[in-house]
Amino acid sequence: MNLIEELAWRGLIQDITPETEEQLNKELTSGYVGFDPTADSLHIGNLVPIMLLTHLQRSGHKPFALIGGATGRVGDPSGKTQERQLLTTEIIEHNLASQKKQLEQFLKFGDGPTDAEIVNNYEWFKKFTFLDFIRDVGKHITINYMMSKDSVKNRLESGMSFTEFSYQLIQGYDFYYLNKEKNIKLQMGGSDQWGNITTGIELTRRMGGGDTFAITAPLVKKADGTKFGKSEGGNVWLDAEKTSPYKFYQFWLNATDEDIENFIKVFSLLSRSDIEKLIAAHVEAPHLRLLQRTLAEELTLRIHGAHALEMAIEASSILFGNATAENLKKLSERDFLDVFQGVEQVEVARSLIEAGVDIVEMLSEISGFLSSKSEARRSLKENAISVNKDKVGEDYKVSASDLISDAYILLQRGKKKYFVVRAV
RNA sequence: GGGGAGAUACUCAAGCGGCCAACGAGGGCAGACUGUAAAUCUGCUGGUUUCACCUUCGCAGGUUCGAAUCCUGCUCUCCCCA
Repeated sequence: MNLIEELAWRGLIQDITPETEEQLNKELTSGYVGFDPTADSLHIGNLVPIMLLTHLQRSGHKPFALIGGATGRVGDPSGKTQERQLLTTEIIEHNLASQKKQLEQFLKFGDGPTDAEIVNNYEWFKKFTFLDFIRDVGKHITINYMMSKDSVKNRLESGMSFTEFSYQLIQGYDFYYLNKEKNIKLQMGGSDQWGNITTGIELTRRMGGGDTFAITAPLVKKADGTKFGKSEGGNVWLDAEKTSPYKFYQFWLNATDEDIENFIKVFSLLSRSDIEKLIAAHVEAPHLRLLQRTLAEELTLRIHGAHALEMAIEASSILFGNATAENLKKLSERDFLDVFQGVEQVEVARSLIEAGVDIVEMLSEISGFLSSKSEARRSLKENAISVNKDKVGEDYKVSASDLISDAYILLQRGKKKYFVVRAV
């Protein structure tokens, strides 16, 4: 199966330029994807373009990840309804450095012909003067052409700065430059990048460069129409500091049946036949949630490593299995900490707990787990609160006998929301 | 510049002198059922010292025993005419 066939069955092709497949079959082709330094970590939405690069490399071509030191200074208007706030140079530099480190873990780097490289477009833009740019580059593309792009058209009513209007030209020049200097012939990205990419192709052609090609992937969608990649806490990040491995694992495990088939095709590196077998098995016995488990394990392993995965699984089985207070109390302090590293924690004076604390106080003012006493009472009335996995009522008092490993108390609201109190 | 309409809790949206912490819908949270899924049903969704009290209906004043509801001024939004 060649790259195009592979991407197609995974549902990763939205648009593709003519003869791209012929080009890929003809020779080892270099391709790139650009990353915008808008945050100091990539999130799971960025995983899609990363997968494009991964598949490119696996099918015997050479991937480049471009980090947008220059484009990040301008701001991509694609998909935005309002002018964007400019980021400071320091923030951009910080974000670039963090993203670069993350990108390095997904691809194979080295000196081989298909080994990945990272480039930063600030390198070739920092010495480019404004006059030179509008003479040498701007002359080749008409305003009319630029205005026909959706990213511009959608903003004609509400307004758009010259800065953002210029964006497509900057990104377009990247393609020209990379084609000329690195013999890169393919640009990939999310479907929102189609306009920018085609500007690049057009520019390269008019500036006398070689033939260039493009593939874009559709936006990942959820069946219920809500945005993919958000959990209660906001974005799901690849940085363990921002989204713990446990939460990351749980995110995938909680995918609905409707979505998971699509997700596993997009994000898993398993072969088509393996995935098809898994899907068939899942349809047979959906309650085993085989697809969710497989994908959650694969991705947690790839991004956070074996130890983090083990802990995420263990934490999950303790929190969602039929663990009881007894099971919990058997955990060593170390295991307890490992298991609950991703769960919010707060320190509470030991003397307070030894004296006995009203559950309402504990949930609200003392721990900050719930935002008010009213909310705490409400939850207790709803039978939603557990202490160390045992349901408790409004008159419960937390005392020293609730301490696990003589130090911890596990508070819980509902099935999925946990909070750890540590006695000090 | 002239005329008109409106600003209510996370969002939409009722209410037009006391029965209003404020109908309803969506969203969110929780319970039941399940498979840590979906659908469905149920409850909750300002705060507190919780059978009561306090703060909230654009902002600031006023009328009244009593106002989200009436009056005055201000701010903002939308529509129509020039």
